[in-house]
Amino acid sequence: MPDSQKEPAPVEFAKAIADNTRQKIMKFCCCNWRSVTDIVAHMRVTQPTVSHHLAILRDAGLVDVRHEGKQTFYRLDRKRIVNCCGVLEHTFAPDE
Amino acid sequence: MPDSQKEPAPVEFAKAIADNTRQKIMKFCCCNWRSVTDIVAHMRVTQPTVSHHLAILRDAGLVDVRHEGKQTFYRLDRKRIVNCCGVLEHTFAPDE
DNA sequence: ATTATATATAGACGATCATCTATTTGTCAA
DNA sequence: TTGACAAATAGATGATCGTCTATATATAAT
Repeated sequence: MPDSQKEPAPVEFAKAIADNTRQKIMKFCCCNWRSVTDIVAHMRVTQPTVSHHLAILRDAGLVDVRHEGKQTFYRLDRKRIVNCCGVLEHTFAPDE
Repeated sequence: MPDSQKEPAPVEFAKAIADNTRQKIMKFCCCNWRSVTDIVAHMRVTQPTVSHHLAILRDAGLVDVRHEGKQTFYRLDRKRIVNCCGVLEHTFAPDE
C-alpha cells in the first residue's frame, strides 16, 4: 500500500489538525471542492500561508486534490477523518 | 458550568494530544490510575517533563487526578476522549 | 511570445513548544 | 524537627511552527 493511502498515525493526525487556520480550512473544504483562491478569500492569511497549510493537510492524507486548468481544488476527505477519529478512540478508549 | 468540566474545543483537544510523549502517557494511564513515579519509570524523559505533560493533559480536561498521601495518581478520562472524538467527527464529517 | 492568473516554493523571523537542570512545595517517618 | 521521598514550578535552551515577503512554476489568453 503506498504511503498516500496509509492513514496517519494518531500523533500525525493530531498534529495535522492542531491549528486554528487548518481547522478553518478543513471546515470550509468539508463538503465542497474549493479552489485555493476561494480558500484564501475565506481566510485572513496570505495565499502562501494557505498553500503551506494545504500542504500539511495533503501530506497527512486528509484532503483530496484535483487539478483543473490553472486551478487546484481541495476537498476534505471525510472518510479519512472518520477513520482517524475511530483510531483515536480505539487507541485511548479501547473499551467504550 | 466550571471550566474544568467544559470539553476542550477541537483545536485545544488536538493540541493536547499532538505529542508523542503525551500520547504514550495517555496510553499508560488509559485504563488504570498511575502515580507520577510509575509514569516516569515507564517513560524516557525526566520527572519534570512528565509533570509538564500531565499539566497539559490536566488543563485540557483529559485526565482525572487523585491525591493519596505523598503521591498523585492520574487516569485518562476515556469518556472525555470519546466525546472529543465525537465532536471532531461532527465538526469535520457532519454527514457520516 | 508576451502577459496575466493560479498556485507552490524559498527563506526569514518571531512565537510556541519539549526538554533539561535546579529548586520549591508538600507529605510522611524517624 | 529533621530527613527522605513525591510532585510541581522556574528558568534556560534548542527545535519546531505559523506567518510573512519575494520568487518560481505552470497554465491560459492575447
